[in-house]
Amino acid sequence: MSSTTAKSPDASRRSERSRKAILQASMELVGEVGYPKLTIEAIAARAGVGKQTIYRWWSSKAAVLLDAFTEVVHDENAEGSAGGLPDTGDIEADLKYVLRATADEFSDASFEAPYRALAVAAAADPELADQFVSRLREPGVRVYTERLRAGQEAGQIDPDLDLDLAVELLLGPFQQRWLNRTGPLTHEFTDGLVELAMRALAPRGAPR
Amino acid sequence: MSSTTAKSPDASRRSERSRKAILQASMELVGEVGYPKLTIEAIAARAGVGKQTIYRWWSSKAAVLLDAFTEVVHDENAEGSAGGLPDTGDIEADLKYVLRATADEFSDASFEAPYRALAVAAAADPELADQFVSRLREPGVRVYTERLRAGQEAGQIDPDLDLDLAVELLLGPFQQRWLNRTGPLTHEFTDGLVELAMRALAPRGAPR
Amino acid sequence: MSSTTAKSPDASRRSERSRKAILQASMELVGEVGYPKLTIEAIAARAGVGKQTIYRWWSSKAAVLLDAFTEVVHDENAEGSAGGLPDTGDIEADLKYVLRATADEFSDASFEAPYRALAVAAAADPELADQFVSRLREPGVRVYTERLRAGQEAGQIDPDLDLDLAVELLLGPFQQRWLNRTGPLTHEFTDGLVELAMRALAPRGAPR
Amino acid sequence: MSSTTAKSPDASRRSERSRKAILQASMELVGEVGYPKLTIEAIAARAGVGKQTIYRWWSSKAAVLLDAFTEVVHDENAEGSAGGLPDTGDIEADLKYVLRATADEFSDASFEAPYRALAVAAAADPELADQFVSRLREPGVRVYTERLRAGQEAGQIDPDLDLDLAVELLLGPFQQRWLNRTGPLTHEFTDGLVELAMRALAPRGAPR
DNA sequence: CGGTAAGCGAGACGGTACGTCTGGTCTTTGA
DNA sequence: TCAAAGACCAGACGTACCGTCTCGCTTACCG
Repeated sequence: MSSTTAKSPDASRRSERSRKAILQASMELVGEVGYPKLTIEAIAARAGVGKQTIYRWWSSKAAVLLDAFTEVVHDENAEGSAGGLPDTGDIEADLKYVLRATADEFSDASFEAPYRALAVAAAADPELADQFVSRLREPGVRVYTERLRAGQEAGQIDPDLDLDLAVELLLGPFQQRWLNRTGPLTHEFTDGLVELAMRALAPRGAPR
Repeated sequence: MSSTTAKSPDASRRSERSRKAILQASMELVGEVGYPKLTIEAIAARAGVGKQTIYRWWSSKAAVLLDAFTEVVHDENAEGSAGGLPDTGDIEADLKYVLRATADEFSDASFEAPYRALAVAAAADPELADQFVSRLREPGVRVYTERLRAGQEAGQIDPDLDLDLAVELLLGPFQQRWLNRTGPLTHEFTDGLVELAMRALAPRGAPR
Repeated sequence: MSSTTAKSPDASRRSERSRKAILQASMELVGEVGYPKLTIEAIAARAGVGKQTIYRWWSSKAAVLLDAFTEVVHDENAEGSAGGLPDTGDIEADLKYVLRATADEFSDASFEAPYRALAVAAAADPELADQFVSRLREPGVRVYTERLRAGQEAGQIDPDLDLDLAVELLLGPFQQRWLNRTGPLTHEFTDGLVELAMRALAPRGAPR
Repeated sequence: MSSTTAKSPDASRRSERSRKAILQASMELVGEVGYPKLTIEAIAARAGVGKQTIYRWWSSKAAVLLDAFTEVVHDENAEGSAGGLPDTGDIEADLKYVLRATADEFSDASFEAPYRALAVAAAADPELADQFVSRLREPGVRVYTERLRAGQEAGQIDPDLDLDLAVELLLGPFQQRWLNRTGPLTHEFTDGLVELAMRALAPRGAPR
């Protein structure tokens, strides 16, 4: 996988060994010291690599981390699952199930540290935000959009809805609570959120 | 207003002149160079103040900025408005009106730069997050909670709702879109958001 | 004893308690941390005194130390001895005796540290050098001049000699060796120095 | 010439350009502002060099200045003269000639300022004193020792003398007067000093 | 004998420099 | 011939002191 944040040199000569060492070192270090104290120098030292080798291929420590995280995510997804949301026919149950899983993932420190680091860096840096959204956030969001579309076809979701807005209604509160740490990401919370959101998403004539 | 992020020295001897100069310089500079390039040295230089005077009273540049921003917000609020949301009797209209105003505020660069800086810093630093939420976010959120409670009493909002969750449903998508820059904060967006959220908040038996 | 390095305030109101505490603290601290790391702040803290009280009465840390040292020297001299060199009639023996004693004094750390500090500061600062020479060095040198004058009258010293130069010949090598640490100040050294110098000071026709 | 005060990095990668700029800037600045007000920051700024480059290769501003001064002295010596004292056969005349020249040198401000700075720093710091004595003082002293040895062989100096002590007798008073500023370094003084010292150094049976 | 003006301990202030750390660039060297 | 190693310029970090200043408070003197 080639980096979309790369600068320009001849990628064919690139050392795969160095690339991997750098990505792995970034992930380790961000977990150990946190993003603000993560330095290019430390990454280079841990990876046994010259600083220039990092500057040659990435534009910032955020770009390194984004590549590192992307690689991990892809590896995990490749391992097995189809990636889409389950479709049992009961959309509310399906959403609850997946949002619970997402909450668990966001409570796992080894996932949380680098992901939060990237989310924060992206919030501060519009250029990085593009990358972050399109490579990490979009794929995660799309499956919700698709499940909702299936729900529309099954008559469980109002057919007139703007699905993007619908997904924002569902995930915005979740992300917000996580980013601001305004409360714990419990299953009670996610279930309640799904129930409340479904009241907005259900067809208007639906039984209540 | 005394800083809750202060360290410990004898506050009675504190120079008001210096305190104000520092807060003003912070606000100016964060607008000019952005939060990541904001330095204590530059604040001190701009304010005509020794660096130690900053370190004596604040623990980080984020703490300075938080005080600076808080002061601005309080000054503005003190200038006139009662601070609460309007209550015309039509809750959806009221919410649309205020969310439009909020969107406009968040589109104003002179407000956006320091506020985003703080939001980002708070997302990365739990200690700061406490301060940020309780001093800037809470007050803004509370007025929504209160308006919704009035709506409950007026029969426009489902009386069984958890109002905190209800406010999250309304503001989460807004904040998320702003932080991630996933889309523009237009009036169309805020109106649509209010309409959709109201479908979840309205009493179950309400006419649709 | 009033300080000749004082600035100008009304000395009659001066706190004797503070003055003594400052001088004592200086002497202690210069022994503990050395002259370059001796700070006014530390002296004030140790003495339980405001910094301004030091700045009010002294112009520099060297001036403080000079007063402190002068006071110690005077106290010791006042304790007993007449202060002059012994005169047994044998000038070479007398000089050897006194130079041995001087060597011992300069080998005593509690004397050496502050005295060297002053000598060094004086070498760098002409203004202080005046004070240092006239208050500490001159008195010590004068006794040699007088003993040599007595030797002239007794016919043991060449009557045509410039006595100031003669004393420089005797003490210069001693001071030089001490300041530069080019060798130890042993009794062998001082005895040899006296013997050699006496060859220059003796009357030309003297038996050899 | 490699610095004996260096710390430890790989000297082969050292920038000669930076090294020279630093030494030159030190010499200029010590003349302009004096040793106590000489700062590493100012040296770095004048030399167009990062501070770290100074800290990497020297342990203190005194070490920098010592290297700078050593280099100047070596350059001058390399320019021409054999470096030894003249030997006209008349040792007293030779000594007078050289001591006059030395006095003139010590009266030259551009030489005096840095040399005094080093002498003072060395007097305060034993570690630096070693360097100072062995690199600047020793070479200057040795030529006197050698000229006196020649004088011994020529029968003008007492063959039983300890030559090191003899040189101290000659130069100690000179150095002392210079360091303490107890008098001007005139030719009258140096001539008188040589004459007096020679009375001690001449063979005992010599005609007087 | 009570007011007033100094010296006092305390410590905040505007500054300068410290020595360290990291960012990003440039240069040398070994595989 | 490229990448590791790391020296380089630059400049912010947070700390230590500088010398000045302002606070209340004692503590003398003087009207």
